[in-house]
Amino acid sequence: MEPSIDPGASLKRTAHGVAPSLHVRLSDADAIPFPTRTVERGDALYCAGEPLRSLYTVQSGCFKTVSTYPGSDDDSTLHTQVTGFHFANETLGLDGVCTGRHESDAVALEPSVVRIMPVGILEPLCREYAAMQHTLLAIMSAEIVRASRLALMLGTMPARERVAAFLLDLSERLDASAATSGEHAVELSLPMTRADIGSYLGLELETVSRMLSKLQREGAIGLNGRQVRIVDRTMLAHH
Amino acid sequence: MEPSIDPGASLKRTAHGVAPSLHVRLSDADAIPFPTRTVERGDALYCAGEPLRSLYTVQSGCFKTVSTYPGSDDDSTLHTQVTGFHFANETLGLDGVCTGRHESDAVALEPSVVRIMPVGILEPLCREYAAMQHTLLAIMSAEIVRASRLALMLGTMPARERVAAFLLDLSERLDASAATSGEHAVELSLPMTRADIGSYLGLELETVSRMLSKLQREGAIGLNGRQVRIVDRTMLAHH
DNA sequence: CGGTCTGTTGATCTGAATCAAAAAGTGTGG
DNA sequence: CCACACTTTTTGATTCAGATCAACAGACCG
Repeated sequence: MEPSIDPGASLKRTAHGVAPSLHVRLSDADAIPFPTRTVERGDALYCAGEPLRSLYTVQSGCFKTVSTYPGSDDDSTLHTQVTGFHFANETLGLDGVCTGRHESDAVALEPSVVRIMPVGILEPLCREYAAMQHTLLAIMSAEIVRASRLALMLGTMPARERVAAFLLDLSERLDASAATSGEHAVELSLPMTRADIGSYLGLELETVSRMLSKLQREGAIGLNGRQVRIVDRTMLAHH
Repeated sequence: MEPSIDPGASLKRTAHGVAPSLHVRLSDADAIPFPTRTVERGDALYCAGEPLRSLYTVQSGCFKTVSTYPGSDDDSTLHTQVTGFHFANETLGLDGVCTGRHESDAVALEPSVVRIMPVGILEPLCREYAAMQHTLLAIMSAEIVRASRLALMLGTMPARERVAAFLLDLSERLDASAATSGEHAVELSLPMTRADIGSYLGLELETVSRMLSKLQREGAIGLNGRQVRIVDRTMLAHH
């Protein structure tokens, strides 16, 4: 039986979001029952340097990917940054395809489950099924766009805008999992710390905290620890 | 006759460079004579929003890719940044695969020639030839890494380090075209303006100019307009 | 309960942006 | 070939957004 492939149809585009979210299933889990793996909060799904064995699709939970830049060869001038957050239906490990080794660490922010797709199986499968090949290329391309958008954000936007854009992006990506039909999620519960957000946005954690407080004071959001309510979307988007 | 495919063998890895360069030929030009196109300095190879018709491999010359972030829907809060420079043997247009439309502008920095690979041909070809498929995936993955490295740089490094890393990256990527066997290029002639560099590095053009002057004063580089000589590689890399 | 991790807010400092001006290139047409 | 306009680059003076330093308040946990 031919596995049913779910191609570009479900590839959700976010025209204005910071990162286009990827609600794509590489293949129907029922047709090809890939194994799954559970990762505890704080544990690494994989680490930079490890040989690339599989790609992973998040089934539940949330991950951050952490990249390290070796400033000098030996000494302490090395830079580290969170380069992505990954929620349900998003794919992990794509950056390792070029070198055959993972280029970043993937750490679970909460207890999570991933579906494991061995890389050895992936390429032959894509050669067989055109739709699957197309979807994989689309996912990788979207990841390029996502990373470029992040660079654009870090290179051009002031702190307040970065935080606002971050919240808007999250709310767009979480609405699928929150099953809120039609519109975007309004109530977010952030799984990451202020330090994680800051690292991702190229800001210090104090600045993130300050900007969140300011957005609350201005009436754009409601804030209670890691619970965020989007009150005025327009206020977040503009300015 | 089967086109000879040049797979990962020539995929050049730069372990420490800002961006891994891509000296990969998707296919042997002699076997499949893809058409070429000449682009004058300042002209666009493609623009954001245009339907994706082909991917391009730079044969000679140099391009910058410019991304725009629609801050607000209508008004003037839109951000623009140079998100990449592309030299000989590097591939352009990959960011458009996900949406079917180009996500950035590609502008020639000098008179340039590209090889045109229609997207319609590409996917079937990759289904036919495993090595070609593998190479395409590797190229896209490398592009993800490149963009993430840029984000890391913009998020974590001070101005001086960004400029130094930029020069080191350039010297690594240009040595292939400069045919300097063994080591990296020492004499660079930058095809882009200070403003382009600044946009790429998330700095103002004045800051780029200042940092270049400072690096010269410190004896790390020799500077004469757009001619740069790498004098002390270690000094650039460390600190 | 003390201890560690997280988040908020305040005070101060600084690296890079901004404003400003002049010098050095680059190209054009007379 | 030169004069002119225009773009690019350099350098200086000033300002400011965000980093850094510091203190405290909850939250969570063994």
